[in-house]
Amino acid sequence: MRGMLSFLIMWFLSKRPMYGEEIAQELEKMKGSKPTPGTIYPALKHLQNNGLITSRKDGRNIIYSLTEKGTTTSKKAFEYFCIMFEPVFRDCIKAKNLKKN
Amino acid sequence: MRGMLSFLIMWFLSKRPMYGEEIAQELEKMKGSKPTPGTIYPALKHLQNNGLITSRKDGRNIIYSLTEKGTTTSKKAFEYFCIMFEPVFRDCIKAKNLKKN
DNA sequence: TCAGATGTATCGTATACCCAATAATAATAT
DNA sequence: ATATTATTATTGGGTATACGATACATCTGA
Repeated sequence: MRGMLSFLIMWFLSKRPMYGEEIAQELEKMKGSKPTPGTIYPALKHLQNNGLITSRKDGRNIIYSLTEKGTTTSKKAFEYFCIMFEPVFRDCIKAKNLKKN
Repeated sequence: MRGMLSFLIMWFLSKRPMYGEEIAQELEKMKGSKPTPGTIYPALKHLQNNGLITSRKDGRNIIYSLTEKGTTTSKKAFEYFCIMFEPVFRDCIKAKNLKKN
C-alpha cells in the first residue's frame, strides 16, 4: 500500500530518463496537483540509495534513469500493481461505459 | 498518494457492508498478504471519526457500512483514482496482450 | 554581470501504515 | 451453566512516506 510515489516515479523512468522537475510535472498531469520538492527529491534520493536509479548531471538538471536492478524491480512492481488493482480497473471501465449510455 | 488503504476499504464497502476481518480477507485476496489487525482497525476508526462509515454490532462482528457522506466521497475518490491511474492501466492491458502472443 | 527564472536540496513535521502482543467476545461442547 | 476454543477487535509503539516551507545552486537573457 505504501510507496505509491516511488512506484510511479519508477514507472515514469521506465518510459524515459527524466530530471526531477520533469517527474514532478508528469505527476501534476496525472494527479492535478504538483508534488513539492520536499516530496520528490527525498523519494529520488531513497531510490538512489537503494540502487534502483542513477543520476547524471546535464546542465542544471540531474537526469535520473533506472539501473538494471531498478528495471527488474520496476517490472515486478508493475505486474503486482496490475494484478492487485485489476478489480478496481474493471470497475473503472464499467463506470465509463455506463456514462456513455 | 497516501490513503490507498482507506480508499480500498471504502471501495469494498461500496459493494457491501463488511466487518473488519472480512475486509482484511478481501485485502488478502487482492494483495496476497493479509494486513494485521493493527493496520485495518485504526483505518476503520479514522474513517468513522470522519463520518465516512458507520458501524453496528452483529453477533461477534462489527459491521461497517458507508454513510451518505462516505458514499459521495468514495465515488469521487474512485473517479479520481480511475483518471489518475488510467495511463498505468492501459499499460497493464498492453502487457497482458503481449503475453498472449 | 546581475536579475530573474528554473531546478535542486534540506529541515521539520504529520500521519498513514504496519506489526506484535494482548484483550474481548461469541460460539461450542461438555 | 461453565469452561474451552476460535474468531474478532483493541491497544501501543515504531517507521517511512509524503508534505510545506524555506534555502541554495545554476542557467539564461538583457
